[in-house]
Amino acid sequence: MTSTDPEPSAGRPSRTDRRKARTRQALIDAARAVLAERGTAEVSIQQITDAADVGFGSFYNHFGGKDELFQAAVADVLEEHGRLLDELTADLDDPAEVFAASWRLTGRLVHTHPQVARVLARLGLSYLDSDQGLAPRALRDIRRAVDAGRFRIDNPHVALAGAAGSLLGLLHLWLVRPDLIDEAACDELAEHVLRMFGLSHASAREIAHRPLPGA
Amino acid sequence: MTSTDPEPSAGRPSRTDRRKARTRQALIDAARAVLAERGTAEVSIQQITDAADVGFGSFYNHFGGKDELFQAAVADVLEEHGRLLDELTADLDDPAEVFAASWRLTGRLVHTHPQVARVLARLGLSYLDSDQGLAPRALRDIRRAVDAGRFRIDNPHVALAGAAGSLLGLLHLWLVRPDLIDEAACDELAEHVLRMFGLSHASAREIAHRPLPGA
DNA sequence: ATCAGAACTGATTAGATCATCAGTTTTGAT
DNA sequence: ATCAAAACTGATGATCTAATCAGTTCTGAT
Repeated sequence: MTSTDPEPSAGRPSRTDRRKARTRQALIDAARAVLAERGTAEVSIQQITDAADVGFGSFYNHFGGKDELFQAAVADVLEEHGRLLDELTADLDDPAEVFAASWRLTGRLVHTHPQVARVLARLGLSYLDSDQGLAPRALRDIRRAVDAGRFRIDNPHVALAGAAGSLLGLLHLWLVRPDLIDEAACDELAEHVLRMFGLSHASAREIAHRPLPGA
Repeated sequence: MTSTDPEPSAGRPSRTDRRKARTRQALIDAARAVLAERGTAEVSIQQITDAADVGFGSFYNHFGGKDELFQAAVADVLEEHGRLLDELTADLDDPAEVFAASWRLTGRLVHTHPQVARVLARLGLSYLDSDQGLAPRALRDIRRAVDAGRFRIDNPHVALAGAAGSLLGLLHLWLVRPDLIDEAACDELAEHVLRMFGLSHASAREIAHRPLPGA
């Protein structure tokens, strides 16, 4: 009655594999929590394994050292958020709106997932030229909007740097001074970014204030 | 012949004071060099005092710990650059140009002072709401441009977050991928920022391409 | 039920860093 | 020239951290 495992020998991931994956994910989750609140150097591996409720020695079954763990943790955070954005914007037709909605939703992280917001605000700039996570998705969306004739920019990389930088600046300020920023201010900046990308004044305002998917 | 000290007892800073200041500045300079290349945690106090050619124990005559030193070093960097910007833009009449020129000159740091650029790219976001350094000067310039009717924005803080974030994103990308960015791309982004602040398309383009003071 | 392999565990060891402090050098006054 | 105060110096000991490894527990197959 209690045993509901459907894979005795057919399915690939065995119980052992699942246990290993669970331990690894516990460590990554603990690292994500640390990333959100402190710097990576201020925390010992011991503290991480304690927080993950994992034996100290087990750490080295999964990661070569602290750096490797935090790299995996950041990748985990960004990939998770990137997949969410892809899902939420899948139904939008206007590529300019896809970009704007992704931008605004990422700003909303300050309220919906403060931990993710903090990780992003702290380390986001370092991943501007990464080949995984958010940067390649954002570049893809920008290029689509350019190809569709919605954005008018010379260099997608410069555009991304500007848009991503603005967003991270907003996140930083929002986290530090919640009294200065709110959703309206976030949308206002999104509006400015659209304008930066060549949209008309009116069109930028309209798109940046459309209802957000999944809201 | 060789002795040219003009203050035997009249002037305030004695030789002792000057020696102390020199030692302190040597430590700060070493910290600035470290800040530009590595993280603060990856370097021991011993390495810093060696680089500064100062005895290890002397460190504690000036700073309570590593954090205090790096705080002073960052303040030193930002204050120096802020003063330089104030000097260079003192003769400009249009407050929008003052802001644009400061923004572009700070981007140029990648070539003129790569070390400062690296410090800024790494830590700039953390100083968005500082009451000294660059943030208060930038806010001052933004407010002046608003008062003069040149900028049209609702919230100076949001505007600063956007403009500063864009700049730091550009700096980051420029430092990591020098092949993607150049002075022209920098000016292009400055143009977009001006547009973000409410300037007309043509006016933004013109101002962002004026010759820079001190060039 | 028994067994071999895989993953987990935490006490131990080796290495590094920090703050202290007793002694030395420099400075400015007599 | 001599002296007291201030700044500098680096060896020392206490503290902390990372990585190892011998032993234990869990898993899947016979």
